[in-house]
Amino acid sequence: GGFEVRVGIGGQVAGHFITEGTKGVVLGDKVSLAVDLGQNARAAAGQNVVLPGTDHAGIATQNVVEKQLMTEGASRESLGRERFIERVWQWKATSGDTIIRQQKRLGESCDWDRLRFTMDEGLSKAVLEVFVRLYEDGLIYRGERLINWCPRCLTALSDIEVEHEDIKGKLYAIDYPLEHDPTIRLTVATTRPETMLGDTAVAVHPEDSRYNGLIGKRVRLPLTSRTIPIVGDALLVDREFGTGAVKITPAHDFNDFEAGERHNLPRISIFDDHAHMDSNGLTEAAVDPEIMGKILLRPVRETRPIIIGALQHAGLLLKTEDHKMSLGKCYRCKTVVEPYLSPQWFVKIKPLAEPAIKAVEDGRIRIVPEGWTNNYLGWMREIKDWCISRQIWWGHQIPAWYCRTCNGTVLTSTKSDGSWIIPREAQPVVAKTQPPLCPVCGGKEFVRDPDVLDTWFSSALWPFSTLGWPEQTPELKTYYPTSTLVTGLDILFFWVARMIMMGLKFMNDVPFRDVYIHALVRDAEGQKMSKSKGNVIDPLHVMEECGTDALRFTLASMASPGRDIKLAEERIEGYRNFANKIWNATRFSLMNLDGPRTAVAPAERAFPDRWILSRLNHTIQLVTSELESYRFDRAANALYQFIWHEYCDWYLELIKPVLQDHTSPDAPGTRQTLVETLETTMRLLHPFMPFLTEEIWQTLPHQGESIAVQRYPTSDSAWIAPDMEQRFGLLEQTIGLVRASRVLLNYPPGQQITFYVAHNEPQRQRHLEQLRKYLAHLGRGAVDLTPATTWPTGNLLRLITEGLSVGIVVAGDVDLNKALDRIVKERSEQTKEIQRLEGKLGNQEFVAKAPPEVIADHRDRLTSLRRDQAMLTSSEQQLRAMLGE
RNA sequence: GGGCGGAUAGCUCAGUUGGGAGAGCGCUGCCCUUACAAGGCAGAGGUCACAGGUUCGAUCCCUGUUCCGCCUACCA
Repeated sequence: GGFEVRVGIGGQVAGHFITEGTKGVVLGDKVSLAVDLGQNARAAAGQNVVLPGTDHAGIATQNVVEKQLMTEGASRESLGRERFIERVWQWKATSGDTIIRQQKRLGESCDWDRLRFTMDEGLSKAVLEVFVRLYEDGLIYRGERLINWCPRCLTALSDIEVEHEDIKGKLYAIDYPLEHDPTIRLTVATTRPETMLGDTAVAVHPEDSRYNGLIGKRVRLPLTSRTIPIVGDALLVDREFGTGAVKITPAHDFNDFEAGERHNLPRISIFDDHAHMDSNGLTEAAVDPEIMGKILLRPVRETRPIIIGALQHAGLLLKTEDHKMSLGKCYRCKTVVEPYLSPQWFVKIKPLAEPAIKAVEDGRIRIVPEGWTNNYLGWMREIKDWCISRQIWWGHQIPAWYCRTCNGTVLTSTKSDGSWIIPREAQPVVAKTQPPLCPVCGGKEFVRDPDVLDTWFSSALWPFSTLGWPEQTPELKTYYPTSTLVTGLDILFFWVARMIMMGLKFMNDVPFRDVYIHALVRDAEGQKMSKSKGNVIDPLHVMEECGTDALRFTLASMASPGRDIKLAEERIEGYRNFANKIWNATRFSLMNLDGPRTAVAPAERAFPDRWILSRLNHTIQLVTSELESYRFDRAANALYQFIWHEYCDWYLELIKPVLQDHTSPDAPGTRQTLVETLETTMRLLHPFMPFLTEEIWQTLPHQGESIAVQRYPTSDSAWIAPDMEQRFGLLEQTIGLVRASRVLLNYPPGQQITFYVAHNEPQRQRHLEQLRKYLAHLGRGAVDLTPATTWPTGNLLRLITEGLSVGIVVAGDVDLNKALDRIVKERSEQTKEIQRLEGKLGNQEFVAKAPPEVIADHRDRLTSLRRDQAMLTSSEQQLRAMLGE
């Protein structure tokens, strides 16, 4: 029933925060839960939450430790796995880690022992369970595929770990002579000529009449003694591009790898894991000895000019041209990434993706804003098997063992540190713990797979692993599935999609109902802010300058869907001023709370009270509905508008006379309204400005310990008063004209004046009479409400709008030209509008086809404008007379 | 190359069933009026990117163009 659990990362869940132990704070009937993926969550209440999740920050820490070891003349291998990981923990807990730095700055500590426990025991349990079950279902396999490989870190990289950089490259056209007739040459185009040594075929389009006669024939591969076949491949070859012929290098290009599988081509890997020219590979490729001697063991990048030179020498390099392309680089060391053939672990993803696609299609999971749904579906439908192994040491080691007896011929041990090289042929035994005996041969000696899992693998289990799964805990029962996941688009696929897949697979239910994709905060150049790029605006700094609440409110107010946030300092300052305004309004209220307060029925209260209650009720409805549709920007703006421009600008001004007059019969009711509306507004604002509202709420008369656990305000129909809002509109209009007149006549705001007010409509005229004391107070003067016909004709400035006339006595010798200019300008604008409306209403087609209510509205406006203009004209004539014109 | 989004006031951006163009900051003028100068009041400022189309009527719907951003694939 009434539980709502909101989960977010980075502590950025609007208005909701966390405390330790309870895994959530009860907000009325809602439960909020915010957890940081990297154990970096800071509760808004100043507490830390440590839940078992995957420690992405640990990867960066690991890199630091590796560098340290290098300077000490050591390496992770010389240290050994256990001592290396121990050292990473030490580093995290003492100095280098960003988490600990922040926490030290905030004067807090982190429970590292508990963190270690959850990392080692809590999460590992779930990871092992999932890995083994997926393996038993045939959904995890060990295979040889191309992966993005960093030749410096010597590890596989996921898509998110590769950074792309646009470069100007070259496109080389190379001639491959036909085997049966070397005078005929097939020209292929490539951006990576050095990989041609590993070609195992050339592809042409099967329907390309230029070449399709050659399919099945063979070409001589230049610089080698091999011949390779010509195949027809409609997927790989674009007839329009280049020469229409493509070389296929299955071991060094992703597309070529797939083409190679389609045509059963051999894969020749010509470089090693350091991206150096490999002797085995070059031998297998049958490279000419002369070339071999020049390139053996050299880095790939250095071999390109050598190969180009050799091809040129042989007269086979047809041409080179400039070509735009982009280069993948390792996110850690910025080394150019190579597609590299190596044994890795994969998750067969299609069977997991299909239910996850269906869950979104049939609405069990809703993506907000829904524009991203197609992105999700498109990505999921074209998903490729997921490489989950990483050749690093920080993380969950893959639970696979190799029997030394069975794999004796293929396992090799490197001498220095005793670690093992495990080729693709090796047969693993997958189990949660090392098996006592080999199921095949009964052998007792095993080598464990040295790879660890991609951090996203354990992250994918987050919705249930954090709740104690695979045990059937009460927490799991209560909190799975959650209601809403709040996250950024950048990890929709890496994290969200995988949580959905794993949730459906292991819990038989979606992990959450709504996925709210929030805007990304970008810097001034529109770049994504990220820790690794270092272009992050330090939130702690901004918080010191403008306050935490101002920052939070800014982010909420800018969170328009489908648009990224370019964080501007000025905007935050604007909301700092807003926070200041609220403080001052509170100060005013507290100064005026002395004296009795009586809670009479809203309808019995004074006009300002009834009006502000009605507006507050309206704001509650608006904010609530906007929050429910995830429009945090609109909700924030509604609050800003209400608090500043209705509550402060008008309500507090309206009630000053009553509060200052201790004999006023309205005072007890107004004091009650004042505190009631402020308290309610604070609760309404609390999700957006938690600190300030808590502080203020504590100083107001209240019940309960904290504003955080009070009910969120709900609409109260007794507060609704449309007639009071209508009267307020009249008051606002009148005061507006009075103030404008003051400026035109250069009357200082404090100077008492006499002004006349009249309205064409009798009902409005009666309202004016009821508003008399408020008009006098806000207009700062004596009000005369006699009909306009009885007003003095001389020495009076009259302004008119919508049937309302305001006249101000012109005293002494003031310059009336400013006033005249204003009236003339206003009249000309009115004339333009009248002409526009007359034109439309004179248009037969408009009258015939437009909806009746639009026509009626136009007619009303025209009538009103004509009436105003008549009065304005008379006012202008009077003014000219006074000027002696 | 494909996909998606954006182009509205000097700046940052709202504007959801097509009918009078908005906010915040900045700017101008006047005010230290006992909650607030991080403030109050008044005001200036826009051919809603460009060109067509649909419609009685387009910032809004459709098509095309230009520029910008993001995602994705890197076509050899």
